[in-house]
Amino acid sequence: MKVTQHKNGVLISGIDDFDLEQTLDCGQCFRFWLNSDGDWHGVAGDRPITLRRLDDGILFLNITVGEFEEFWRRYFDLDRDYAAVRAGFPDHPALRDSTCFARGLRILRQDPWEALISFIISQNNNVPRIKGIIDRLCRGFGTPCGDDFAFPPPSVLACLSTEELGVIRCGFRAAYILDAAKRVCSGQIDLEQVAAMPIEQARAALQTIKGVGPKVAECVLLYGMGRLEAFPLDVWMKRAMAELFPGCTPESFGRFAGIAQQYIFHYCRCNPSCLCSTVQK
DNA sequence: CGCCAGGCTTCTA
DNA sequence: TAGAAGCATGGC
Repeated sequence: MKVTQHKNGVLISGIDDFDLEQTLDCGQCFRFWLNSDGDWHGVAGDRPITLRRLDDGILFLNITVGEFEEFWRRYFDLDRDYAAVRAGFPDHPALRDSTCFARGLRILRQDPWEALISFIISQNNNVPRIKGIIDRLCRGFGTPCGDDFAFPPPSVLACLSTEELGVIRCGFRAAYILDAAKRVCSGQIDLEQVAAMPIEQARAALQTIKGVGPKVAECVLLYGMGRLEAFPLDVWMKRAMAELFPGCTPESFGRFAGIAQQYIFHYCRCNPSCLCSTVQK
């Protein structure tokens, strides 16, 4: 991969397996939107970014090479060889189909706190509404950064009442968000510490937060803590495992099972006909 | 309008 | 201790 200063940003070229739509619209993050001009714009933590697909690579608009190196290289997991990850997967027809379809997908390294709140909000919810709620959360309680708003820190949310938080219209999840904020703010839960725990211990620690069960905990580990062995099992993945991977377990996919999970999830969401229609939770 | 949403908590047998 | 109901809200 080559990183060069471009006249209006930073251009990365010679990178395989990096598709903006597949990466930013595959259900792992909720703060990126496709502009009418084809650019992707979003915020990670308190850093806004606009991304553009060019013939010779991906352009990160209006940032310096320093900012790219300091933050965005890691955020987009650009030092990982995804072809090598795929080569390490077990040979399975449905997994081949999934990786072939979603080859340009990368797992973002999001902020643990942002991932925690985002996936608490995601429960029993749909993606457009999740994005709307998170947008209102940031506009209402985050500090401005350029034309955007930062994700509000635990200290800010911990002070709110459920009534005050109600303006984001997150429904019954308000109490869960406040519980998470209070426990992180007080230091009762240290997310950096959780990220470093053995995975079973990390799962248990996250699930002490109200509104965090097995699925949300797994999402926080995978998308917010860089734990690529984490394997979220939502209704889609449960169906995919039952119908496409009978007899397989998350462990069947190896140490990068979480990446396999994301290929499969995105493939099934975009091609629902690959699963039979019987929905069971 | 009715069904459902990247689930979880609480209630019930 | 498993299984189902209830949960706020709004996208489709």
